[in-house]
Amino acid sequence: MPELPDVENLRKYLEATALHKPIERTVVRDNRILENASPQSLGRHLKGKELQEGKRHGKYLFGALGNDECLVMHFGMTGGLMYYESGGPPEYARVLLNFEGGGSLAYTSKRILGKVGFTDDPDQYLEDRDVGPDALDDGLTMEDFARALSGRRASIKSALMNQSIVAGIGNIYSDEILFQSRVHPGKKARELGRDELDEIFDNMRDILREPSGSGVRKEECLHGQRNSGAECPRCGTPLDIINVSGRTSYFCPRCQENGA
DNA sequence: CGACAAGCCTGGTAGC
DNA sequence: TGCTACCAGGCTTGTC
Repeated sequence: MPELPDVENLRKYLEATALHKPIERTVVRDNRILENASPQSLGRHLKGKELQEGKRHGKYLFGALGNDECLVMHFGMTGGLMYYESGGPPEYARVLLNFEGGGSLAYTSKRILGKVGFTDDPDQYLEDRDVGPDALDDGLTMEDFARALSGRRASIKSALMNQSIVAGIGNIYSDEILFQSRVHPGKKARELGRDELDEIFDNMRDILREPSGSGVRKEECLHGQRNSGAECPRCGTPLDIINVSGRTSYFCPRCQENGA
């Protein structure tokens, strides 16, 4: 699940439960989740340190330890965090941070598609992975956005999910953004008009800030409509389900008819 | 049992 | 021809 708004919730969760507690021991319960470290080296990097802040960039969560050192977490499709003080680790816990004086933070991942690692230079870490600007970065302008999409042969849906163009959007939210913008997911990015780009940019900001239809348009969100037989919340037309660059895409063939 | 699932990465190649 | 950007496939395991 974790896309930008979900990772933002995990960031808040980390800050609410796990800050300023010395890490006594790090337990890696499945080595496959580690990205660039052995269990020993990760444990050595974390031992005695305290999480001081959670920082999010796109779908990455950095647990800042001071001096730019960070625990890096990526959640894949099925990752999460769970803080617990008794009763043992939750199901699918892959890495545990055991704090001095009790309490543990578990990184969970059902399918082991995420990653846990360590860096002493988060900016470099992101650059190495070609991660673009965070979709909610105040410094990201409409001009930047339009420039990044110009000339792209790929569909707009695929471009929105491309983390090197804008970081944080996955399958669910790309569908929502395009639904709100009334743009067909298969339309080529380079063929979008200025008005459509404006609409997509504004909706991207609104939706990622105010996720899950919690805002004003609650009745007109695609959210929760991902099942066969679902209808457009605006006009009642049965939603179309197509595959766009390997991902299942829901859209309204009437509201988003401009097209591929 | 096979198909599928909200993540990313890789390899081969279409297209400029 | 060469380089980029794009897509399909793979990873993994639980669910329908």
